Amino acid sequence: MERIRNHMYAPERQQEILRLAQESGRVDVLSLAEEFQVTAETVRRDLKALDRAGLLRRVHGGAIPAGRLGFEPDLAERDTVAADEKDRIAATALGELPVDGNVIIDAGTTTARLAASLPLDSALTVVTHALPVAARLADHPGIALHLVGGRVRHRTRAAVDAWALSAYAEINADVVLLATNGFSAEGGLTTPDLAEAAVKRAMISAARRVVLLADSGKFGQEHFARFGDLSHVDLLITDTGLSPEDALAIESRGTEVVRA
Amino acid sequence: MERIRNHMYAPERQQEILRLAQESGRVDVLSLAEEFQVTAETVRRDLKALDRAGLLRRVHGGAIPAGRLGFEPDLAERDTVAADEKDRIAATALGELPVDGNVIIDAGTTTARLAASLPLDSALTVVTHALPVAARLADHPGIALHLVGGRVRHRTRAAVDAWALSAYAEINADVVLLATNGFSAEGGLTTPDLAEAAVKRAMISAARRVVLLADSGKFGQEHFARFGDLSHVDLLITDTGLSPEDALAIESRGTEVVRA
DNA sequence: CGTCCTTTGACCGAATCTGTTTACATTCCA
DNA sequence: TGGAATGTAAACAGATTCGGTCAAAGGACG
Repeated sequence: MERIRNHMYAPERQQEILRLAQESGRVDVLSLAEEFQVTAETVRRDLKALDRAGLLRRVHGGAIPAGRLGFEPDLAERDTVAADEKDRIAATALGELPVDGNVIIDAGTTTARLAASLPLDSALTVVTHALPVAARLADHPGIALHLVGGRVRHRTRAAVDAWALSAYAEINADVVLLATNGFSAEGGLTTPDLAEAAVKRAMISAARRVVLLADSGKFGQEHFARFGDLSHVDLLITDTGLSPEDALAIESRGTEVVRA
Repeated sequence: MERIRNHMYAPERQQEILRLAQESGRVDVLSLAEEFQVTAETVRRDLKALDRAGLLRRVHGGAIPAGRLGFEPDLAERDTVAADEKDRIAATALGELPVDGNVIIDAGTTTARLAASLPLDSALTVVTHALPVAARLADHPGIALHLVGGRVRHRTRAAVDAWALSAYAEINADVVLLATNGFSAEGGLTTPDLAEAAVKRAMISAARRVVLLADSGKFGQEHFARFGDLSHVDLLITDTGLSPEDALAIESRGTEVVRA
């Protein structure tokens, strides 16, 4: 880690604290004071300001990122699984976006990363039912964001059910960036939740081109709810963990495969 | 002061300051004054101009290139205005929530703070079109969150337009926690944006009881779009900055007033 | 040449930031 | 139960910085 400067402006320090918090899931007052060479009081003031701005949540001894509280290790944990692969997949998927069109973005850690890394000069219309994706794009100046409503599932922070289904039924998008929990040639595309599966089906129907983002760890997995087949997918972006043979097998069925 | 060989005009100097800031990520007043052989006051004027133009973000002691700070200045900044009053208003509003019913929560810094301070043992059904509110409630274990979709306005991070209107038209809630940019006996309830005003009207229609959360700084203000009258409001929660006379005048028209 | 106007410097009270101190709440252990 | 240990909150102090006003300097222009 880079050694700290002898002096940082308060907003810089707060920004860095926020980054650390989101990265590690938790920060504590004393470590931050040591890290930035300021007193604990100053750190507390920073945390208070960030808390007031709604970006962090203050807890005894430190703070945790707003959104996730202690009782949901899922999201924080999953976000570190195959992180490199997901970053490469997200970067590759950026190239599949139209320069000036409509994109539907599914819920998922990979798609959330992609949303966060959209270049500032992008000019897209984005539709999503995923809160983490929406939160990252809401202040992106070039993007027209349309939020799909519905009942919000705690686990994935994505909207499902009637409102979501009817919203997707109303639109036609150039491309959908889809995520899945499992995929295979025989098992198709599967996810643990029926309601989410229904939304994914609606997304597929609403887009002319279907791009699936899935790291190789998902290959061969089958979950409870099936929402489609690989034949519905125009392009699969995965990582090199998928063997060339498996990739070929998939491509022989008409789905283009990119191993990032 | 003796003439310096390379005298610069103000626009040139500002251009150079901007370049330096973008190059090194930060500039400070004193160094710039030294660098350009002018007084710190002049540098401050330059930074002020650049800040107003949106090219730089002014901080205590210097400036940072715009965009380098991830979080929206709007949100962080506005949130410090009348922060104490808003905290008290939010705390008071907590007492107005049903123990086990349906609540609509409007967009706004006060309502966002209320959402963040909902006790963990709450068991409510919450409907909102505000991303900041949704983000705070998405992982609250006791709350069933329903997201209202629509086009997302950058400034407020709230959904508006057709999807939002039709969603609110479908529901009946026990109470709506409403926010506003301006309120007065004659001017009614006003906000700068027509689309947001339409959503607010829909929210009012969808709830049996209307609770307005507004700090006293909003009193007497009138903005472009009017979305209702104080007569639509069952309860106004504000702070002690509202004079008792004004409070009485409002109460005489049938709206209960609480000055937190 | 005089006048207007912009830019800059200088001054001073107000505001901000940070550190220090003190008081207080909570947890944990003897 | 008492009392460290830890973390928090509030009040104060010192230093720095900010913002507004006023006046001087230097061009632009009739």
